[in-house]
Amino acid sequence: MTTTMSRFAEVAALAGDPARATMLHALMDGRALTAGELAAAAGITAPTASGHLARLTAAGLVVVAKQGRHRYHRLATPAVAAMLESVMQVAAGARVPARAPTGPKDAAMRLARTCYDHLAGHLAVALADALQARGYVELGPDAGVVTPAGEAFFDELGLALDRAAGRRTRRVFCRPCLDWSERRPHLAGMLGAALCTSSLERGWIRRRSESRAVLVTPEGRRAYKALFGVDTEVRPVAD
Amino acid sequence: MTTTMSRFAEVAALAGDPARATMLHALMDGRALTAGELAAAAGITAPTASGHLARLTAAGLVVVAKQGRHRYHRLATPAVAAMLESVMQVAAGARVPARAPTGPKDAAMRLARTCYDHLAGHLAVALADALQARGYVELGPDAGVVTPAGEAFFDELGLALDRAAGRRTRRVFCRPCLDWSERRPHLAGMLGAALCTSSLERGWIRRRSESRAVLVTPEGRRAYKALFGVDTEVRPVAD
DNA sequence: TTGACGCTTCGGCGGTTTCCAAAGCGTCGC
DNA sequence: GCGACGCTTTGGAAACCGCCGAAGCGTCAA
Repeated sequence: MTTTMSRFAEVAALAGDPARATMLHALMDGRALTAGELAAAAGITAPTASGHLARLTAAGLVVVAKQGRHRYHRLATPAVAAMLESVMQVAAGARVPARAPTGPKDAAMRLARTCYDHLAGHLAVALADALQARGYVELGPDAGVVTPAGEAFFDELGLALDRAAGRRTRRVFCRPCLDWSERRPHLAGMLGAALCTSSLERGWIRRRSESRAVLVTPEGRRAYKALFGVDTEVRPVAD
Repeated sequence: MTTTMSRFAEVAALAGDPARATMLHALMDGRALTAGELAAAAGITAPTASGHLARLTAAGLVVVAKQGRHRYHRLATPAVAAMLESVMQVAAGARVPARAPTGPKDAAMRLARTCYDHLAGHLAVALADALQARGYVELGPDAGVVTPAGEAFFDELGLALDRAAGRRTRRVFCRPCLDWSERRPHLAGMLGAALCTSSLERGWIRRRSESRAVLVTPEGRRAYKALFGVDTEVRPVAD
């Protein structure tokens, strides 16, 4: 118990430093970044970043792969990403909104971004709404399911949903994930990851360098409209 | 964005202090505790605890209700409990086990305890297994569903599962929650909360003071055996 | 009213942590 | 080999934070 508690505090404290928090946040799109990139992202010098990364890897939050003279860091497990997500949840919700807490330049972030292995932002919320409205998925407060109609739809779409699920059930693939910018649920879990992966593979969205924001391509615009009835025109943010 | 990040770091740092972590942990059974009780739990003096609690409430992680000369503190929202849970998940999994990380006196904790609003520990994992084996629920890696047979079963059991779900669906009520002592999923979400509440109301389990561990009563032993086929004999831990 | 109790505020001590500059090591390109 | 580059280690300074004792403020009981 004492051991569990001290580990708990250690992990939380690790995430509690502004510089480390920024680095972890930068890693939340699931990519592996070099120490230099992370230092730049956090606005600190290389030695400082190195120390932080050493502690993060020692604690098992981050894993590192050395490649030539670069060291690529990424989040150790999806559980770490889920933890960061849940902290962000509390951070977004627990306080008075004060005023619009959104910077001017993350409009693209709010439109569409990646969240570890799935999509987030306005696009993701709209997709979740559309899939629910068409009866392909059902989302509850804690969990979500793919309906038989949805299974057929995703099969036809060519999403690889079958493997790696639990032994017995083949219908439990999705998880709601409260979007911190939209404050409404989008799709995470295996379905969310599959949607994100296939969207990238088909060129519907493209990663922007240096940011978690993603760009919806013209083909993507057409596909989302045709397949899901989701409009991704760049309309000025309405608030 | 900067604002979001600093909030993130603030929340995580708040949870990252050993004393505060212990207090939050003590609040994770969902009850409201006085400042004195929390001070004792964390092993610190009253003034120190008071300062910590002031910061936790200011940040919106904890809410306080004054009642006479006592001040009852509890977690502000289920999201806070979910966050603590996810940190514990990472803390339990990210590191080398070293050796048996369990103290001698939390054998009762490992057998059965509350986790905010649902059950955890060996009992909870066994219940989840039994409900899955009987086809009443299906648990995936990210989500769970109640089957039609399960709906009938829980109806007959008299569990109030119907209200407060999403508008459209009535079948998404449960969420798997990795048990940090058993390392296997137990039931959380609305179904888990209903099971816990009703177990308490029917006298199947009883809260132990000063601990999150719960005691399985003789009636509870019989009921769990008869209804779920779950054996809760106090067998010595086998590892 | 008096005293006990629960909790908070104030002031100051001690320990930890973060940070950068400088130097050390390995890798890549010429 | 030489220099450039990416990253890590070291050392030391500054800032932060948690902790407690003493004192102050409400509440409850006699």
